[in-house]
Amino acid sequence: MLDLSNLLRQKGLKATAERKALLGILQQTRRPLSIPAILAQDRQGIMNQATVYRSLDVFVQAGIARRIDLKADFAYYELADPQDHHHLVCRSCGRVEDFHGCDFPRLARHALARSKNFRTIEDHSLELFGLCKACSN
Amino acid sequence: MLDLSNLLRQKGLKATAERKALLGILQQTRRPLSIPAILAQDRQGIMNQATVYRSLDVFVQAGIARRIDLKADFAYYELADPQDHHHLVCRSCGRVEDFHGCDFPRLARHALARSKNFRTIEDHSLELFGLCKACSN
DNA sequence: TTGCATGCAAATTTTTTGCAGCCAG
DNA sequence: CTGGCTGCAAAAAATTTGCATGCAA
Repeated sequence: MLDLSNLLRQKGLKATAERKALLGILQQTRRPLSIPAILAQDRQGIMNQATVYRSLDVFVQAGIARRIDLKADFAYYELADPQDHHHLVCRSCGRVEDFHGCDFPRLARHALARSKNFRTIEDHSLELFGLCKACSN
Repeated sequence: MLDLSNLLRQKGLKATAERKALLGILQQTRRPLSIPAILAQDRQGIMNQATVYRSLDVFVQAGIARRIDLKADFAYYELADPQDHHHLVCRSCGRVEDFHGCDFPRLARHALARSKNFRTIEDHSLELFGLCKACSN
């Protein structure tokens, strides 16, 4: 509990019960979550939907969370991982698996070297879509 | 005009005036376009907004177009390119530049080799976010 | 002719916002 | 205390849908 509070305060954010609950859910789940999924996990009903939207925005700004596009109906959010990772997504059942090794530094260098107009690249999104073994029989 | 009609018919789609207009706009612009931007380019008002949404869905299903997430307010669409490419996006002004060389086959092989649960990867999204030279002074 | 495609407008879905009250620092 | 945070409910923004009509094949 303390570490969640400290994480928030380090970023200059108030450590409210709602934000700690949200962080806790993201931390325990370790998978991209939609807002409805987050609210469903909040069994004690601590968080209001508007608070979840606002807090996730704040978290993304602060670098605590990442917004991920899984080509689904909702926006998905995940705790920011110091070790860069991405996702394999099953087009059929929606299963998500982590994927490491996109070699972002090399990618960014490569892209900047070829670009006339860009000076910096700080962020990137990368998701892979296919079929999991259960769905490809 | 004929080639647009044929492209559509080859995919089993009816070659309506609306779809040809939409394809034409995508083809001429060669940049990711939001629905409002597409409607704005349709100066003769051929297309209804609902038609644009529906046609783009159909195009994506047919592999003619791709949907792209630029972390902006709208979904963006672009003609599918036989030569795989992605985008550099300026976080400040929204400028978009193409980026080639993500080496998807290698990426997919790499990911599949490390995955326990996935059998195939057919699709991927990759965008890079940074600052263009005009915005980083 | 026939079924896919479209227009129109309403509905749905997802996300944002205004404002009054609350609480962490 | 006090400014940032939250709840509530309404609004806005983005996208989808029903149904009657239209048109490509």
